[in-house]
Amino acid sequence: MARKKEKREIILMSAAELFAKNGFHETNITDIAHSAGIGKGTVYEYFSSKDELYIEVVKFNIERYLTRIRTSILCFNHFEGKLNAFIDHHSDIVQENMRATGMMIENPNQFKIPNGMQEALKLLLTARFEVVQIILDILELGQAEGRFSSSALSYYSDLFFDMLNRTAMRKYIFKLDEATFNKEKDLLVQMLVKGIN
Amino acid sequence: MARKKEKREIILMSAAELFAKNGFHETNITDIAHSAGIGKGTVYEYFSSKDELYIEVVKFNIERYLTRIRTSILCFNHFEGKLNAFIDHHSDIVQENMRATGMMIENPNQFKIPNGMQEALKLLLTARFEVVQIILDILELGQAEGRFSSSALSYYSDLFFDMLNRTAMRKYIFKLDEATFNKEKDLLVQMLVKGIN
Amino acid sequence: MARKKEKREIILMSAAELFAKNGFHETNITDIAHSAGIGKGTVYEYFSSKDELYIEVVKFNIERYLTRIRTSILCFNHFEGKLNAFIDHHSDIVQENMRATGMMIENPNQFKIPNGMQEALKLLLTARFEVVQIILDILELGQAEGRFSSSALSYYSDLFFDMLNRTAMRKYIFKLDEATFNKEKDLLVQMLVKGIN
Amino acid sequence: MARKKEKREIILMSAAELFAKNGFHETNITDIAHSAGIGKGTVYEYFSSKDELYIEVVKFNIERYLTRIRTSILCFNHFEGKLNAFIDHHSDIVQENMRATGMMIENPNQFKIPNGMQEALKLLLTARFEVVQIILDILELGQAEGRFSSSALSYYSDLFFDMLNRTAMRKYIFKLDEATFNKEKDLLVQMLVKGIN
DNA sequence: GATGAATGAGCCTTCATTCAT
DNA sequence: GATGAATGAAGGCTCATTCAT
Repeated sequence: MARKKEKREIILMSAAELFAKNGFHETNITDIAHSAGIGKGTVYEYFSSKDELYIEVVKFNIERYLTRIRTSILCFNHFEGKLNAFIDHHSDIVQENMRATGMMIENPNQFKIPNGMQEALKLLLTARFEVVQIILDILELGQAEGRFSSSALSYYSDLFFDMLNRTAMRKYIFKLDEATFNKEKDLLVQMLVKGIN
Repeated sequence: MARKKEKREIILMSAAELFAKNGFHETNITDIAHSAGIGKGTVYEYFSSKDELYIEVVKFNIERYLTRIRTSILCFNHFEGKLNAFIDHHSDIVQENMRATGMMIENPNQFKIPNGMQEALKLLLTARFEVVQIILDILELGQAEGRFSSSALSYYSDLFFDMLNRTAMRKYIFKLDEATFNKEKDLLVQMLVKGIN
Repeated sequence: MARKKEKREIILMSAAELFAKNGFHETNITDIAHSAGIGKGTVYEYFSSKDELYIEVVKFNIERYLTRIRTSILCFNHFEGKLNAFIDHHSDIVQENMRATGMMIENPNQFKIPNGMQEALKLLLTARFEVVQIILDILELGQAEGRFSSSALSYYSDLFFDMLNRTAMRKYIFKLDEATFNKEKDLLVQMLVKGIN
Repeated sequence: MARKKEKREIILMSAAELFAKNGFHETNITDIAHSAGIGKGTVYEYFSSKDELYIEVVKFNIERYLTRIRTSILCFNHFEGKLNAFIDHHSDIVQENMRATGMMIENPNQFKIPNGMQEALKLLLTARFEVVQIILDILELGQAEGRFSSSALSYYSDLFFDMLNRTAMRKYIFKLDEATFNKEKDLLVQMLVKGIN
C-alpha cells in the first residue's frame, strides 16, 4: 500500500475527518480503519489506543493550522497585511473544515474535546496560547506603526481570537455573501482601532 | 423523600452537574441516580431516556441563565448599569458553574453538545439568539444615550457575547484577582466605545 | 368500585384478554391494571405474582370453555346432535376468542404457555384430557347407536380434538364463508364415519 | 475452533436447542454463547440481533425438516410407501427434537412463536403450507391408485398434518411402546380410507 | 383495602482491544 | 507487518415486585 510513514498519515487523516464530523464517541475504530482502507487491527500497529489516536489527531490539526497561519502572514510586513492574512486564512480553514466534514452549519462543537481527555485539552490550550501570541505580535506591530496605543494588548489579543473565530463562523452559520462577510471583517478591524463607532 | 416535583428537580440538578463535569458519554444513568440518592429505575419514572434527560438539562440551564440575566439588568435604566449588570452576572454564573461542577478550570467545553443531538443544539442556538438580543437592546440603549453610533450593532452584539464570555472565563483560567478582572471588564467596555486605545 | 369477588374477576378478565392478545411476556402488570381500571399495586392484593395470575387465567379460561361445551351438549340426546353442538360451540369459542383479542388471524399460538410454567402446562394437559373424555363419550354414544364400530375410540377421540380445532381455525385463517365452513364440518364427521370418501 | 461457516452453524444449533427447550424469552444470549462455547459478543458477529437469530433458527429448523421429509419419501413410488415414510420420519423428528432438547415430554409448545415476531410467523405458515402440499401429493397419488375418492383432498391434507403430528406426539406423551404406536399409525391410515370403522 | 412511586436485577447490544494466523 | 474474528466489560432500559401513605 504505502510506506509506514504514509499509512500512519492516512489513518490520521481518516480519523481527523471522522472525529471532526461525528465526534469522538460516535466514531469507532472500525469506521476509521474502513475509511483508511485498512484492517481494524492495523490501526493498533500505529496507535496504541483510540485515545492516543485522538491525541495525535489533535496534534495533527494544530500543527496544520499553525503552519498554515504562520506561512500565510510571513510574506506581509505590515500590520494590516498580516492581520488580513490571518483573518482570511482562519476563515478559510473554518470553511474548509466545515465543507470537508459536512459539518452541520450550525454545529458549534468544532473544538470539542472528550471530557477527561486531559492531554488533548492541554494541547489545545497550548495551541490557543500560540495563536494568541501570533495575534499579539501582529497587534504590537500595529502599535509600532502607530495605529493605536494600549497597555493591554495581551488581553485584547486573547479576546481577538474569539472575535475573529465568531466572525468566521458567522459567515457559514448565517450563509453570508462575500460582500457582507468582507464588511464584517472591516467592522472587526475597525472595532479594534476605534470601537463601535 | 420529597414530592414529585422536587424529585424531578433533584435528578435534573444531579444530571446537570454530572453532564457538565463529565460530559454526556462519560456520565451514566447509574451515576446520576446515585448522585441524586435514588435508584436507577427511578430516573426513568421522570425522564423517558438519557437523551431526553439531557435535553431537559439543557432547557433547565438555559432557563436559569436567561431568568437570572434578565432579572439582573431589569433594575438598571441606563446603558452602563445594564451592561455592567450583564457582565457581572454572566461572570458569576460562569464562576458558579465551574465551582459547582468542579470543572477543570481550563475546560473550554462548557456548552458541548453530544453529536447528533439536534434538539439540544437547536435549543442552544435559540438561547444564544435570545442572549444576543438582550445585548443588542443594551447596545441600542447606549447608542440612544449617544455613547456611540453604528449601523452594525447586530453584528457587534453577536461578537460581544463571545468577548464577554472569554473575559469571564479568563478570570478563572488565569486565576485573576478581582482588581485585574475589573480592569479587564473596563477594557472590554472601553473597546466598545473607542477601540483598543 | 365493586366487591372483592368482582374486582378479582375484573382483573382476571383483563389479564385473560391481554395474555391472549399479546402473550405472557409482552403483557405487563401495568397494562393489566390499567385495563382493569385499577392501580398496579392492587393486582398484588388479589394475586401474589404475575405467574400466579397467569395460572388463574388459564384456570379461568379452561373453566369457561368446559362449562360452555358441557352445557351446550347437555340438551342433546343423540350422537349427531351432541357432536354438532360440540363442533359449533368450539368453533364459536375460537371465533370469539379471535375477535375479542383482535388476534392476528394467522396466529397459531392460541394455547401458548410460557416455558417453564409447569403448573399452567399441567392444567392445560388435564383440561385436554377432560375435553377428550367428552368427545369419547360422544363417540361411544355414536357407537351405541351403531354408527360405527371401533376398538380404538380413545385414540380417535384424542385425534378428533385436533381435527376439530383445525377445522375451526381454518374458517378464520382462510376466511371461509359460512357455507364452505359447514361443508368442512360435514366432511369432518363423514371422515369419522366412512373415511375420505 | 472452526471455520466461519461452521461457527455460525454451531451458534445456530445451540440457539435452536435452547429456544426449543426454554422458549425465546427464557433464552438469553449469554446462555446461547456459553452453550456454543464462545463469547457473548461473538454471537453478534454472525447474527445482528436476538430476533434475527431466532428467525434464522426457524428457517434452519424448517429447512432441515422439509429436506428430510422430502428425501425420505422420494424413494417410494406408491401411496402407502410414501405415506408411511412421511409418518415415520415426522415421528422420528418429533422424537429427536424432544430428546435433543430435553423437552418436557408433555410440552405442546414446539412451534411457539414470540408474539409480534411476524416474520417468524410467516415462515412457519409458509412451511406448513409446503408440508400440506406434500401430503396432498401423496393423497392424490392414493386417489390415483383408487384407494379413495374425494373432492376435498385439500381440506383433508390440512387436517392430516395435525392428525399425524398428534399421533407422533402421543407416542412420547404416553410413552407408547413400538407395537402400540404402530397400531395407531395403522389406525390413522385406516381412518383415511374407511373412517372409524 | 388501594395506590403508584421506587427499586434493582437482568438483558440486549456496542465496541475498544487482543491475538492467532 | 496486516488482518479480522473473538472477546467481555459496560451501559441503557424494562418491568415484576415492594412498601409507605
